[in-house]
Amino acid sequence: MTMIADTQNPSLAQRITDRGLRPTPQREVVYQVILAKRDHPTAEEVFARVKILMSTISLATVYNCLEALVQYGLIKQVNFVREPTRYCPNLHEHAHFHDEASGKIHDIDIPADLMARLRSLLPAGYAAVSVDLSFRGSVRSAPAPAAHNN
Amino acid sequence: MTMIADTQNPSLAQRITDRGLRPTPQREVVYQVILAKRDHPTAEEVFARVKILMSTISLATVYNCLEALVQYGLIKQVNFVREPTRYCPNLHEHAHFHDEASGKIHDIDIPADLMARLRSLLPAGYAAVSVDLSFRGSVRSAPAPAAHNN
DNA sequence: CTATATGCAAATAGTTTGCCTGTTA
DNA sequence: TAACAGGCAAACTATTTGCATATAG
Repeated sequence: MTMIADTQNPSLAQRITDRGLRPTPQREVVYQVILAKRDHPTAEEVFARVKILMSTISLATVYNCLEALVQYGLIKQVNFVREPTRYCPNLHEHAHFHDEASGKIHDIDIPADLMARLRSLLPAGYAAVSVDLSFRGSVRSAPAPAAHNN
Repeated sequence: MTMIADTQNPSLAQRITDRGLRPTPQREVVYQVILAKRDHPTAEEVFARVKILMSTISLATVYNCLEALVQYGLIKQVNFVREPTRYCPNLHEHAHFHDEASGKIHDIDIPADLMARLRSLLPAGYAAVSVDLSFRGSVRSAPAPAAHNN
């Protein structure tokens, strides 16, 4: 049984195993396409990219793989109001900027001390498993005239 | 046609008008139920509460009203990964804590200077219309601090 | 009056589930 | 070989839309 997935970088399977998740060709290829591009694809986009490498994979399996990878800390999920869930290979604590004009998502680095300060705002007894910080707005590529937003 | 909504606090219609939104009995009653409880209901929950006051209202209208109220800055919307959109009467800039055990959402106050510092982390040219900060985790049931629940 | 909102039902998007087969450790 | 993952289609949930009627300014 020779599958394309079998020819992948073995470190992917290793990283999956290291996290305690059973490696399957489907999980490896889903993980691979998410790592390959440093963007924030939706499940459908992951499915499209994965199908090129493994034409037999189903969308439901992509969803299952994504969920497993998220659950075992190999990728993160991001979501924005009225947008499908997106997946992110960047495990480093960071924020997201959602550019409404282009639909693109940009990673924003947040200094660790500031993240710590955010967590410190929680009342006693509140234990945060995760902090989600996202911005929504627009990016202007060049110096623009005075703001005229409403 | 006499409707319960007609007997509402006229300031609701006034506040809607003040924002430049046409006041309708449906919008008023949706706005009313969101203000009545300082929690974070989903559209379905709003629908259930509104139906008590106006049995003829439809779910689609509730969605339309919620969208209009959000768009005109009368309420805010919050969302969490794989959760339906929730609506929030608290217009003050604040964060949310999603308690995974209870499903409840608690408002967390964030000092204005910290919010400003978060915005200042954006690269030049990035204009944030909104900042969304949310925590996910658990709350140890101890003497409850002053935070809004659900 | 005229633009816009409502109500209903049907459509859609995103995601999950059931069931049976295949694969992994 | 026992537990778990995949494939497919159907189910499901949240939300949006089309269209005829009603209503607000």
